[in-house]
Amino acid sequence: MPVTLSDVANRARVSPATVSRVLNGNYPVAAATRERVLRAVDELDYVLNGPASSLAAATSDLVGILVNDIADPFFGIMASAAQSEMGGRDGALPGRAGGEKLAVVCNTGGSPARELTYLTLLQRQRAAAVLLTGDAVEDPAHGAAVAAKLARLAETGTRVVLCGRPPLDAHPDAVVAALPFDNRGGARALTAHLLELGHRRIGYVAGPAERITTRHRLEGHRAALAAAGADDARAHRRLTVHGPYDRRSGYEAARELLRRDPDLTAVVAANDTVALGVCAALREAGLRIPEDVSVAGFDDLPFSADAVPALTTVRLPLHEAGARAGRLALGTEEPPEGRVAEVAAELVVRASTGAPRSG
Amino acid sequence: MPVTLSDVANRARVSPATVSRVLNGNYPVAAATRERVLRAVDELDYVLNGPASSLAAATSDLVGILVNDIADPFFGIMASAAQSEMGGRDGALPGRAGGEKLAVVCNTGGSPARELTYLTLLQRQRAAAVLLTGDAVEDPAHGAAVAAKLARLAETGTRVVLCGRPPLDAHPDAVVAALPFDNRGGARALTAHLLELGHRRIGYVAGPAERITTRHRLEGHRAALAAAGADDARAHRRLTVHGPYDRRSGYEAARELLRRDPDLTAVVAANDTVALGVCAALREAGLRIPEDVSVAGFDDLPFSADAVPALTTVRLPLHEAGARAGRLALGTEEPPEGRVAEVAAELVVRASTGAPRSG
DNA sequence: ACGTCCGTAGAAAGCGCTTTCTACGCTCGA
DNA sequence: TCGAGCGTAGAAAGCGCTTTCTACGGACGT
Repeated sequence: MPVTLSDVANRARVSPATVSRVLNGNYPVAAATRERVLRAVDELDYVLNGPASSLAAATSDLVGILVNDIADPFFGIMASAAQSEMGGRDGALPGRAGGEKLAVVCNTGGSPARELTYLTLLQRQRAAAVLLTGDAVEDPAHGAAVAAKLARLAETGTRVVLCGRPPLDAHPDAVVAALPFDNRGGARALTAHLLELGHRRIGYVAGPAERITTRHRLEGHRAALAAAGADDARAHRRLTVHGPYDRRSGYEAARELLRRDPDLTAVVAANDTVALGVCAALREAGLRIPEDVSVAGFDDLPFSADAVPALTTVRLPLHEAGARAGRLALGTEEPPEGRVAEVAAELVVRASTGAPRSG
Repeated sequence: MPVTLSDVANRARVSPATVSRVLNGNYPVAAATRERVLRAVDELDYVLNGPASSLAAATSDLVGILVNDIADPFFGIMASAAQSEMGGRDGALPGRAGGEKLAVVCNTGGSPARELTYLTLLQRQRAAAVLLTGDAVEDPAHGAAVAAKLARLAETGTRVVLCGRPPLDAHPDAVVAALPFDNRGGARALTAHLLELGHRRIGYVAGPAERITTRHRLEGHRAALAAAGADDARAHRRLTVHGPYDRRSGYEAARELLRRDPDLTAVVAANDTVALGVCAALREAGLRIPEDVSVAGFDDLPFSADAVPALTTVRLPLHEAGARAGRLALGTEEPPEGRVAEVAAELVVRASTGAPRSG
């Protein structure tokens, strides 16, 4: 019932081999023959059988993009940028001539187990490339498992790229390239900005405790405090609250921080979304931003500029990084020296931070 | 080099057929044998060859979710809900026993051509199901092309589900189920709310002109106006501006509307994101919300409740709809009567709308 | 005790492609 | 004029799995 290569071959009065070659465009075929084949393809409305093709060729045009939360624009922006590097020009080719890839995003929900599941599924499909984005869990066992999995993928020809995620401990060379974000530097600049304004009691709403990004941003924060001679471990612990990367977490954390220290003058949030929750809680407590309390986020997502007040944050060039990661995954761009290229983070000062009251 | 089914079979001292049966779990295998096979799988770290498996079985466990804009939470929420219905329990199975699907999201960027490309790619992969989400372009040619493509997919066993998109004109039975949103009703309720408050000069920032959702929301809007005897075609045209679904579009449209009618007392936006842009422009023009101008959005995305002021909008149960669509795609849930089930939209009144000044 | 079934496992035929390897003209250079 | 060499196309051997169809025992009924 379904149209096969041979059907096309028969109609074009050539051998299946020739049809295959026309479709894949990697072997000289006389123009007239090609024409004939293409017409037959068209007339029969033939669509290549992907599994058969992948089986015979031992590769596929599937590219997996793993994200922690597809509903979070942080990932959406990277994924979309990466994907647009791959989709190729508009228009559906019948063969896989154009280097077209089926770029496909997989939502792990931040679960290590699901991450592994997806990697296995992609391995099963003989994916051409895998792109892991964003934060990683800092669990040695899981880290090792992921690294091992990626190593096996690499062995069988899958190109592995890391975007916004630090290089692997275990099999660093399984990866084509890693583009980690400078979370430490960004966080440090952000807190330094607050310190300069005169803030000393700075609450910190950190991300999930076991995540590597959380740790890096926290380290940057503390580094800034230390540089200002303000890094008191006890106070630090008291003014740090952990939670997931969502609005609600920010809301609750802010209430908690207010409870612990009603006199804090600034709150730094794990990211912009969390910062919005923080703002909501502060406002509800009758505090003005930034007159009573300054608030800062991280990532500089599109909505941050529109928030009221506009959010001071740290810009991560998500689009650029995603696009580059996409090219790296495709092999369109040369990997950086040493396979690692840190992505710079840039402080963006807006209206949500100002000098403290008693400042 | 790579481990194959036969390797596992050899090691377990059974035939390849038996290994396959253990992995697929659809044929009785004695417990002891199964055990032996599973151990061999484990020891060899075997991963099924997806293409080979799909080729032989003539189906795959790939499920495609098409979205217009992956960086927009509107789609992210639906996709994530759908995907979580499919991923199955955590943990990677070596076979495809658990009915695990590789749910995968494809970003069309709203381009009809890319939509078709992805459908072809999924057809090529013999996808088990395809889920189209969100708005569709209202171009007869493209609509027909998509419908034809979906019909072919359906013929070869792919389950097609529409979520937030109206049923097909052309091959309505190619689709397992369609879950269109009640955009008309929602828009109508929203505008009715504004009219009740006393507004008469209501600006409308519509979505892209050629999209079906745009038309439906606009129709609801006009229906409400008509019901209040306020549907003047000339005024309507003057107070309606089209633009893409993004923040910037709202910003610019609001400035344009203000230029056209400095005395308008309310603005309805295509969706919440656009509404935020509208708010920014109004604020910049020195207008207070809602004292000077009321603003309303659509969709009720998570950030809308946190906006300042909190956004009056129309809630679409994106998560529920996405999850249901996911189940429908999997065949876990019975399709609704007539294959179409409209998803209700609910007016959510918050702080961004109030009585007009002169009201 | 013999024939029947049921439960379980193996043999083998593909699934629809890709890709060597081979073969067929031609055109050229000598 | 003949052989080398190039450009082009076909034959056929798989790729690694699924799935009939067949076969083998042992339990069971009579």
